[in-house]
Amino acid sequence: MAPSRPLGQMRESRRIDCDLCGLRRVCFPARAATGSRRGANALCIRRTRIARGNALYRAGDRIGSLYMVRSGCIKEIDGGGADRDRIVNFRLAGDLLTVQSASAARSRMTCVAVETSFICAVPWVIVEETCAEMPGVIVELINLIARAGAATRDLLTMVRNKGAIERVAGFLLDLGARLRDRGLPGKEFSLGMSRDDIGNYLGLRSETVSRCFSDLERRGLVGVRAKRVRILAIAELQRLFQDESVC
Amino acid sequence: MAPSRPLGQMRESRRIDCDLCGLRRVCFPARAATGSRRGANALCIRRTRIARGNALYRAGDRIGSLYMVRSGCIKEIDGGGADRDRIVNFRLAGDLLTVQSASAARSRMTCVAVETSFICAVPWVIVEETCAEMPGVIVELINLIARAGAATRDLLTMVRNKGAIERVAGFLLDLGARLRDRGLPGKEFSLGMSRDDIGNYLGLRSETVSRCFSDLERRGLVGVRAKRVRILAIAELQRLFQDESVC
DNA sequence: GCCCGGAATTGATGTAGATCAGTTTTCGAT
DNA sequence: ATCGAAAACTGATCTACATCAATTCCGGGC
Repeated sequence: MAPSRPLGQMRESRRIDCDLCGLRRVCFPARAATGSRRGANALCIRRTRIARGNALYRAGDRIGSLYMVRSGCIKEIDGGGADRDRIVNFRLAGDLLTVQSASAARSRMTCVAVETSFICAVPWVIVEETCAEMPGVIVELINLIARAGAATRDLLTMVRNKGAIERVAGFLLDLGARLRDRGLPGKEFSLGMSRDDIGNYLGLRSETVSRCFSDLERRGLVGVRAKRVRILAIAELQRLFQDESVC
Repeated sequence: MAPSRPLGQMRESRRIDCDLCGLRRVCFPARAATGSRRGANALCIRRTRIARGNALYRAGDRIGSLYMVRSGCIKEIDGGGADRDRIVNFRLAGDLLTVQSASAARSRMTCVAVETSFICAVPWVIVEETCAEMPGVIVELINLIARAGAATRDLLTMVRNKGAIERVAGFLLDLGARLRDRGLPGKEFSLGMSRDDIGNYLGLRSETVSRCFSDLERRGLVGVRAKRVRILAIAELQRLFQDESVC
């Protein structure tokens, strides 16, 4: 911490050099910066630290940037974060936060760090500029946004069609696969979020999530001790998840 | 029907002139065409007729275009259209069909006409070209896609948080508002889709949808006779919908 | 180590909506 | 108008999950 920086600051934001970033290849902001007129130096990109429990932005805030998770985990809540509001996504390193509009409009979502996280931001004006200069970038960006849409549809399908245990199985499988994609162990990981958060996300009460964990453990499909999860029988878990408990 | 056209054809597709189209102002394809190098004549845009019950495309088909509903109603089903698959959207005139990728990738969705509909298509290559020539168009396109994402999140919220009667109330309010936006009567309209389709969309069984309609009628909030719906007390209906039946 | 508070688990009970079954309405074909 | 099949409605029961209510567990501070 530089001594010149004010103390007690909840967020710190600094300019970064994408060329030195390990996520360079999967990161849209890095590519946008590389193509930008301002050069690969990417002075327009800022990286922000968000401590556990704090918000990157809240419903109603004006946001004029595209955001990407550099590390950690962010929960996106549709609404101001009241009890009745619901989590629509857990974003991990490399994920774009939900694109709500390509301009400095007010956010409908609140983004809270589940664990201490770093976020990169690219202002929309830079994105536009980049797309104009590199025609291929627009396709990539639209594909990224479309993929995020598919994730929401998957969650919708899960919530509408599946019973409690299938949802919890699906949640663990999804999280494991995504961690694996990021080079982390996908069969043994720790849940940053509470049972309440998981229930909120899956449309279940935390008690039901607990019961499902216990049940999955009893069946020998996973090992769960507090936040620590181990997937023991991935094939069985997948079979359970596929089960068409169509209401 | 031109006599030279083969008979028994399920879809007919013809080139159209966007300059003559009444939806010109709200229509993204029209704007894309106007900006395109190929000129306002929009020879690249094709309009297709889909008869009730037929599909524009099915899961697995390669689609290389952006689609917009010119008239009618299209149900978008996530999956191949099997019983277990679920409707994620009813698209009306002026709506874009879900953007799944900005390239000729295979579709995950099946799009079926609820009533005879006309669809306009713009190939992605034209969209790209247009964005390169008119920098502002990319912003509009991303905004349209983001708005579609918000609609899916709304449905997700409804399905996770609300009871059966709130969902049905929300469905009627949403449909009415969208028809109103299109210059049609928003308080008295006819449901193109079956109770089964509505239940599938809302995550309820058709019997429950029926019971909710009857209940809303008994309470004097709407009049329902078969496919015909009349909204009688919109404020009350909205109050009911807002009710936080948070599970 | 010990204590404390919040999170997680487990159990008992209640209820919304699914499921099954039967009746009525609607609508297209003749 | 008449008929027949499919869709819509209504009623009776069943069940998965919510809700309420105790414990028990875990992690941080001393």
